[in-house]
Amino acid sequence: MSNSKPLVIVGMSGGVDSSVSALLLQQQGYRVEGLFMKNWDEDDGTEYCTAKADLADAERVCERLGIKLHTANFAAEYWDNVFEHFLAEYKAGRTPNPDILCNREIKFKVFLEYARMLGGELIATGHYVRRADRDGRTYLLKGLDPNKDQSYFLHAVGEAEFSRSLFPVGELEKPEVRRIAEQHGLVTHNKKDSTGICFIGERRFKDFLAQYLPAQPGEIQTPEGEVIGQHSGLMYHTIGQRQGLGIGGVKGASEAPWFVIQKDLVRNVLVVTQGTDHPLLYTNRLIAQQAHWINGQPPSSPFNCTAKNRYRQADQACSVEVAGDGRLTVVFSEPQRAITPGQSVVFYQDDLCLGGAVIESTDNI
RNA sequence: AGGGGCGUCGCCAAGUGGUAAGGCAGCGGGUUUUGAUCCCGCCAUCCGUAGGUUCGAGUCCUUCCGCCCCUG
Repeated sequence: MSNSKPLVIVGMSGGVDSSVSALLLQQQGYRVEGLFMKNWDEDDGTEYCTAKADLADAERVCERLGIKLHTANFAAEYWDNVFEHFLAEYKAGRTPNPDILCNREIKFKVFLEYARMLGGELIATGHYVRRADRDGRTYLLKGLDPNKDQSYFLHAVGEAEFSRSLFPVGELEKPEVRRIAEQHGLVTHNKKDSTGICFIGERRFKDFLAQYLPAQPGEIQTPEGEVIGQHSGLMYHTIGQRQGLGIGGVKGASEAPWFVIQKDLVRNVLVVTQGTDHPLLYTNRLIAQQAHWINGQPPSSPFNCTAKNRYRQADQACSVEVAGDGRLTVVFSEPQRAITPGQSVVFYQDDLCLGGAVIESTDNI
């Protein structure tokens, strides 16, 4: 009977990717149910419930597919395990990537547990990644669509979790996903891709941060110590950033825009330099911590592979050395622009995602 | 007090008689499941002020205001 087929709980966001994921799994013969998560309780009331609209879309898709839609609120877990860390990192002068944590702590932990409670053997999400099973092991591969690959965001999840997860759209290219949605009359087929922090959404980032952290104004200086402006808080800036500095024409200086190269927390000074490709924006070595290897162990150190130090960056050749304390030293073949502490460096061997670590510092050798 | 220089968009800055370049910043949009980067668009009927010369002035003349430098 149909009962012999495994039950998959699909994380339905109300977007086209998870919609098509549910459809594809259904076509593949799985028993499918959806779960809509609300993990952020609006506190400002300004954003008119995009969450409500997303839920409505998820409901319509599930109705169309004839599957059950559950709802859950993991806002408490999100706050404790993702958002507090996010704030602490900003307070410490770093630039965190909350979505990487969200995947590890919420989607592939709390959601996975909840799905099991619902009787689901497996979960599925609309991520553009592929799962490969070989010799009893489960591996994470990049999504087939090089333009949409989201393995960067999933590198901190473990093999055990992936072995219970399915990623149907990872085998497809985005245009195909939309085509399938349209063919099957799913209302989400032409819905714009969502951006911004997952579950929180697009915000005026500076205003958003200001709601949670106190700002300390200070000086903006050149590497030589010349004061050329004022900042309203170091947390509003990140390495390599151009926008928001408010630095106009400087007498005697060139016409090039200015970029952040350093946040000096001790002096509360933002250090900037002029020109997109200023040498001080580039470094070829980084130290990273909290290394996580999807399949348990890294290749024997040192090893060569490729890495991304930010989402959607092209693979960069590098060598990795694993220290006794778990720290990693990564040396890139080419200097990298604006490697940023708090962000993650993620390692690959071709399409295979090995894992990654949180960037702690950078320098040049 | 004399002598010289300068005052053009928030900032830097072209333009020295023919009817306001450009850059930066800012704003808006696009790309993007973080933050960034990147791409596109918008952004001075007006050139410190008041007069004058001229067919025509940001550009020439004069008044005043402001700023800078030098000399005493």
